[in-house]
Amino acid sequence: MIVGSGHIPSETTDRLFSYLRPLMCLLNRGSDTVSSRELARLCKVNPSVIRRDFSYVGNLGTRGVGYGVVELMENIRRALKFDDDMKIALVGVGNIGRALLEHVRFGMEGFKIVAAFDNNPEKIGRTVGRLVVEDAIALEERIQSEAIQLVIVAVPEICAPDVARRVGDAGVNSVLSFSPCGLAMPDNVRVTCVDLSLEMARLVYHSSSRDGARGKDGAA
Amino acid sequence: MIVGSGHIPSETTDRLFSYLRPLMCLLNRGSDTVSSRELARLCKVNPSVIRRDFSYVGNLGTRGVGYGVVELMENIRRALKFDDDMKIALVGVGNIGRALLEHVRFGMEGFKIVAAFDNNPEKIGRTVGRLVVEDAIALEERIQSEAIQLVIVAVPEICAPDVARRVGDAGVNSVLSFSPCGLAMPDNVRVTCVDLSLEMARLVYHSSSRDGARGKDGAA
DNA sequence: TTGGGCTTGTGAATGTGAACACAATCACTA
DNA sequence: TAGTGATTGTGTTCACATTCACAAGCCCAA
Repeated sequence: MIVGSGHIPSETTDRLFSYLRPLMCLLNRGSDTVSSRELARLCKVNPSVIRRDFSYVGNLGTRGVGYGVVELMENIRRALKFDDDMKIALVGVGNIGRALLEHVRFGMEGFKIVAAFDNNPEKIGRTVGRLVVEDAIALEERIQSEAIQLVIVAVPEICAPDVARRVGDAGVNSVLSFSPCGLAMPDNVRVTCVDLSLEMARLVYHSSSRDGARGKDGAA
Repeated sequence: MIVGSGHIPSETTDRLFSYLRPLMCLLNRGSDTVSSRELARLCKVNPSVIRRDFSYVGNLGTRGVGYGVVELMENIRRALKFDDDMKIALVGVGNIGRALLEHVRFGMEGFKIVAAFDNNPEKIGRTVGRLVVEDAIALEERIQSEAIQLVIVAVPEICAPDVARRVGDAGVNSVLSFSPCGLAMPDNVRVTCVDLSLEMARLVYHSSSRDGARGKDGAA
């Protein structure tokens, strides 16, 4: 096994995430083992890719049989550091914020949104998903009392830099922003921007012109 | 220039999308030219990557000066086939659907959401973004009258396969689904699934552990 | 216990993209 | 017109990722 080398390629980690849901489905369906061939069909990748990816997270399979689903999921979650559950706060309970609170299934992701904030009096105090929306005034205080490690910013574009600055000053160094940045984001915090328009354009481009070419090994 | 070869690498097309917004910002700021160095700093990539990417979409730059912003955007949009504006319908006006209708800025993406459907009587007839929500019963008929080419499905997971089947039967062969598929999606339509939980997990993983290493050329 | 059928794990080959370095080219000035 | 400084465009090299192909190993049945 190659696992001892310690370094997992970035393409592999990206794929490891996408293996988790099919594995969960297989588990619910009662399968206790899965072959690289079967999982490859579900994930639309080459079986040898799967075998090599798994070789990075540990020696898990049984020749002639396949991989144990439970063991596999545990190893993937460990490789993706799902065990240390990161605490996350959300600022801005608009459409995107609500979508995250209501749609994202916890327990499978390795992180928890533990607080949600908004500055709209009509939203403060209401329950969305499993959380009660709090007043954004308390942001700094709550970041420290909850030991927040990452903040998701889903506020109108004009407010984003200000929120990011406040978050950075409160000691958080990672921000995930759904407002197109490029403008004056502060330096004391590492901002990852998600441009919804851009992502949609990419998806549309890929879903309208795509070729499902696969190699020999995957010609199932 | 390499443009004659006709083939643009997939990594390049993915990046081309992300150049558009910074370019738009530069245009609004009054810049008429931009150097690979400057754009690289905005996009956090290596300048030589940018120059090579641009060499695929045509010979656009001027040595000693940089790239013309307007000309550049036109060439990128042409390479990404933004000109033929694809017509898109949305099914399901929940949180995700609303976020798409209200957030995504049209005119920059190369596609248009021209119709939105839901089966909830309270939502039918209401205006979201720029569209009036229509009754999902009319889906097939409207797909044909509007010549829809792609359908975005943002309905509860349980309804997704049924909607996908109806869409496929109505003659659309591309579906973008925000419901985790894996289940019984029909064969007569090409489904691209977006698993919000998975994407969030990926983003959190990357935004919490990332190294901003860059080569010599980018040491601006 | 032997053999047959499967599946993994991985060396080697192939394919692909990024980084570098530099010649070619442009604008501008004197 | 020649010189200077800046920036592009790309040949080359390097690093990485994918695919192939097959030996090693497991299960099961006879």
